[in-house]
Amino acid sequence: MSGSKALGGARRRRTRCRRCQACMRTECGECHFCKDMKKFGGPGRMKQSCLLRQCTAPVLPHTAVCFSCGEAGKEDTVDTEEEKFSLSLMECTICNEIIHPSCLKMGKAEGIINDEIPNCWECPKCHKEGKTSKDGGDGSGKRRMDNGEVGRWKLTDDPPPTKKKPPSLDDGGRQDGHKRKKEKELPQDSGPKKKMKGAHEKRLKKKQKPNVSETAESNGPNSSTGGGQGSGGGSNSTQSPTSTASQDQRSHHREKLERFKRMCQLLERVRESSSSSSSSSESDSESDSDSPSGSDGRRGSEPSSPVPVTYSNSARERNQERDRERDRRLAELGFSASEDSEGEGSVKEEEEAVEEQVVGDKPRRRGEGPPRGRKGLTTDGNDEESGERSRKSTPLPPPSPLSSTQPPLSSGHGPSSGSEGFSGKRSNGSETRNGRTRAGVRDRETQEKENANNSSGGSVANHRHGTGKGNKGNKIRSNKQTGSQPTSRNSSSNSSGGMSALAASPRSQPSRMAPRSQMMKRSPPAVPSPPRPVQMERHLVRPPPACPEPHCLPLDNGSSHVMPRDVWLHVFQHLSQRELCVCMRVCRTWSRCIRLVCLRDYANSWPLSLPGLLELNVSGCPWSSVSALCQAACPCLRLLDLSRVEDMKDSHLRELLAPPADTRTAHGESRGGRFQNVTELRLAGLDLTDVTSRLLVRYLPHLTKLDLSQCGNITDQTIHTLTSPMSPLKDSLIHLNLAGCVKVTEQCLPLLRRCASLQSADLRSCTLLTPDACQLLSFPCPDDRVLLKNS
DNA sequence: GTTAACGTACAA
DNA sequence: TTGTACGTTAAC
Repeated sequence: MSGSKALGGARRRRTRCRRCQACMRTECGECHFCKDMKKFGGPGRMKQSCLLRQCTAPVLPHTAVCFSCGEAGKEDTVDTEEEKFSLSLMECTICNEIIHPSCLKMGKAEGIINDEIPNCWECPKCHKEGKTSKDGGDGSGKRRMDNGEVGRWKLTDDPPPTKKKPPSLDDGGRQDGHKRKKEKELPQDSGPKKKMKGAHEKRLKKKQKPNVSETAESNGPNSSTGGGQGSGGGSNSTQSPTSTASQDQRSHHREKLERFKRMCQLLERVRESSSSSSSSSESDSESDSDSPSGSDGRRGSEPSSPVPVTYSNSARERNQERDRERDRRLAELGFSASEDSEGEGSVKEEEEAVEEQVVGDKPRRRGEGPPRGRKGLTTDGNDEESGERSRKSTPLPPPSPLSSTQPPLSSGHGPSSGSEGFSGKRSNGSETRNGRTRAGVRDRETQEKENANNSSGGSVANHRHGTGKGNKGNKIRSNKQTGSQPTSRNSSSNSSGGMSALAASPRSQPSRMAPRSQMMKRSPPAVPSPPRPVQMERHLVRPPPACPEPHCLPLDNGSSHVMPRDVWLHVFQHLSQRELCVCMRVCRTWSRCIRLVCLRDYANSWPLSLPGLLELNVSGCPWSSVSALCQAACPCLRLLDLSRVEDMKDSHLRELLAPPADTRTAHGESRGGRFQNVTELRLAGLDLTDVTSRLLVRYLPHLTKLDLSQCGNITDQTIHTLTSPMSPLKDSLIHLNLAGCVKVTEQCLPLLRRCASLQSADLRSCTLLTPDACQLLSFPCPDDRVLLKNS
């Protein structure tokens, strides 16, 4: 294919970047694609990559060369951003031409760089001709998530090559495969309608492509722009057919981009949530380069200069206000508008603005805010940072993974609307994907599709819907979609993505699942795209019921199981996530039970809003995951188990317990913390210091049970703080576990006497205490307290 | 030549 | 509309 259409118009299949987190991952072995792989004992028919390994920054194949000069990318030979850009291969999402910006006679100034995807832009020519992704609106309608749940970002729309290879041995071996082949081959021409249709489509595609390439040729990359092809058709008034084809292609591309962007957003969210704490250490290879000043860095290299920007007058009214807000925020941050903005809020807004902008001399990046100078041509990992920053600055509530299951929560989130916006725009067009045409009914269809895709498909795919295209669509839809999306999404997520819901969370998945990938940096996802659950597993995880869980588990025969709920919970706590997932299928009761248990291992997939949650156990989880709780709302939480949370420090605990900034008083923080109603806190095995005790006194005034066992850095100071006259805990504490606190001395014993309600104190393994003291001391009655005193 | 997996057709 | 199958491409 590359051969025939290699000229510009040919779309090249992108390949893994091999650097993003997703690429660096190993196959999960659990997703249905993994299960299909031969290595995991599957038939190997699906030939899809692991859901957790969806590359977030697919790159051009190594064989890609400049349409004009025939050479590969040479960005490595220069140092400056500008030069790198000029010598790198850029693929136009509209005409598909791959070219060195420096080979464009037309000047690269008006190219629109797509930050989300490496080496991706809308070439100057296409842009000049008005072939922005916006107009692409069409084909979108038809797009559907390839591969079902996993919407992949694929650039190749090329029709399958004409010649078909004989079935591979493997395939041949499989009857199914045979079947399929036979069906296809035989009926190709005379087969059922569908097949006919398919064939027809293929033919159309073939035809189109040639045209496209021809156009391109005619225009000639050298002709100054190279951009010609797809757009070329459009540019020529005589080429209506071609233009249609090109539009289709464009739209298709856009769809892909959108998907990709969405995915990026999702991932970013996930990462954001997970990285909300300082501890999040992961950084992609790309992100590594990012410095706290990611965006800054870019700016540094390329000072943003406010550039006159031309905005399209399109449907912005709706979002005007938000745009203004965004601009204002950017201004506050000292940005004219740029990638940073992307990281922020709503992708839609930004995208819209971006679309029509014409940045002075340099190519603009898609998704950049309205007035912004061009920033570094390359996208560095900064995005992550900027993304976070933006988040912070953005009032948007963090999407909650659960939100998907909870319409109210998820409803109307910018993200969702944003993504849809995309489709909306595209929907304008009446194109189809793969040659299938659909009536212009698009808008709605497109939206629905997108929604559906987002929700069900997947997770990853969703991520990919990003800013890029979304820009366009955004305008159109926000509200509508917002409304509708939740529904479809919810349903899908519910039915197919339990875990995904969790994963999605931070809608950060926001979903916060995998740490953001490098890609993300490229396009700091703007505001959170609608939280799209990553379809990792099909276990539905709904928020716990508001009503208290029954103490016993009811059996079918009406009786209660001999094991009380607490025992079950305890058992579940010792199961792996996979096991929990299996158990959740057993029955609703177990499912409810398990929901109260921390689903370990799914980093970045914590539920953010659990209004009815009473107990939460995240013991042993990495702080990068637990940090998601910093955005959680669990007003009913009574028990919080943070034992042995990896990498958890005092600062993290503060971050976790401190109330949200907006609830703080003028003097600082409000008295009650985020988990102020917690009565039992387990901090066993954490690397905490005495600073923690002050946090507890301050933010957890109702603690009755406190487990500080195995906290080796705790000293008498902690006991002093907890039992000080100013501490509300001196009256509330009933059980205190200091076992293994090797720095605690006997001097703490008299301090414990200050606790009027203290009934037991576990001081075992406190090596500085006398043997007598190092026992489980209980105080069922005042007399026992004396015991402690004596010991 | 082998493996991974992208992109799309098409069955369900 | 969703999920599966598979031709084909890209990397090794």
